[in-house]
Amino acid sequence: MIKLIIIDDHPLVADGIATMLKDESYLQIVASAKTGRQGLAILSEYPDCEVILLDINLPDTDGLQLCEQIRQLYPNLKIIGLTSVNEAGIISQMIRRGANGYLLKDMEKEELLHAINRVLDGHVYLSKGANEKILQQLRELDINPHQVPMLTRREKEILSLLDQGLSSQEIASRLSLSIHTIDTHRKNMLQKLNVHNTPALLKAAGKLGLLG
Amino acid sequence: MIKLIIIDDHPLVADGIATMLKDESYLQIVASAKTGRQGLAILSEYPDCEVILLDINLPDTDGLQLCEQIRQLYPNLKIIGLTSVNEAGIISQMIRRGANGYLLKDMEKEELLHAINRVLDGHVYLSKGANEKILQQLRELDINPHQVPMLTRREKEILSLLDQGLSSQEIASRLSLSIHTIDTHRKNMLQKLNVHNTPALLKAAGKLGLLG
DNA sequence: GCCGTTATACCGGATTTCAGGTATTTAACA
DNA sequence: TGTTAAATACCTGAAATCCGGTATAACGGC
Repeated sequence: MIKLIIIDDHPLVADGIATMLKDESYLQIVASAKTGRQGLAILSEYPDCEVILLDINLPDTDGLQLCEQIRQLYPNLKIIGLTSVNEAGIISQMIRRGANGYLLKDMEKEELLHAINRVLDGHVYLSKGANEKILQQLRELDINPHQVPMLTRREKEILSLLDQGLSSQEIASRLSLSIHTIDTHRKNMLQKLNVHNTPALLKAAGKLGLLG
Repeated sequence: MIKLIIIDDHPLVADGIATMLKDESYLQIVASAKTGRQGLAILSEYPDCEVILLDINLPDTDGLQLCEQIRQLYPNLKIIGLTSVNEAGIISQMIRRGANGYLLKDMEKEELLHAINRVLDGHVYLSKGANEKILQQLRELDINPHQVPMLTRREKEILSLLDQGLSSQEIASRLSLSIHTIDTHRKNMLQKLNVHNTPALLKAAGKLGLLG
């Protein structure tokens, strides 16, 4: 008997998944939570749980952070992320943060069962079509799929401030740095993401999941 | 007996709503569709349908456009939008395009029933908390809630090109206009939305639903 | 026919960004 | 301990944006 936990704030989704799985006698949903906090509490109650279905768009916590947190606390737990959007950025971020799989909420019963079995066997399961979607988005940005550009900590920090509408000068003041430094970082990011102005930089970064 | 139609690509959601309504004898779900195309077909089959629950994040069509289209075809039909995100832009756009109501997918049964009754009575029903969320977002942008700035057709066109990462010069070439004209439009938009650079303009416009 | 709005175009000047560099210090790491 | 990556800072010059104007033709509504 394999124990499952669902963390999703939408009762519709939680109920729907329960319905999908009720005929599978080898699977058992032991508990479900509506918030990140609640989810962590439940996890500690069921240490023998093997699979968790984790909604990424949670109300209280950032689902991606929560994913990372759970991975650290329970290294052997299989985490399957649930989202309603199919975007390269979110998918790659989730895998990077320790998820074993990724499902869109419009999945069919068969796909859900298949995903659970795959991750239990140690594979990474990506939602039907997710692979193609990722590659297509990377192509649109003219980026080599084999080396998605990584931004450094400082670059991300500056990117986020740019995203808040600040100018180089304002960021420099905020971080007590020279404006030259900010400009250099911005320039490097433009080059990494292959764009030529700040709006395009922010948009591309968003798509790749380098923001937020 | 009031007839309902559901357009939502997530079987979970469609099933969940059906479950919520199954005890209400005065409501009847006559059909459901998974795509925009399919939805229009079904609507033409049931001209006496009174309420439609419409997912905004559809796979094939833009849900907002579809909403507008349905409103034109069936002026008396009550349209309730369904989304999983609670953002001022999307909400205001939906209402602008003819929706009678707006529900988050994490609603409870009571809220769903209440919303249906309200729109049948001719009211506009906004999801619990949607109002506060809208006002808060407008406050963040320092915009008077009583006069959300409208952009002209031309301004929107230029905004969309800016969003694609084009410079003023590139837009001018694309539209066969003087760069001065583009700059003037951009300047006017900056003023209308109360921001001081293009990234912030794009972000604010996105939040207000003036983009896309 | 008048009036407001939209779209168009231009000016000047200050500021910022963009695109090439170079260079030093710090941190990580094998 | 050497090597690499990251973070810092500066230079120059071209290009673009931002901000204050003004102005005119076109269009629509009342």
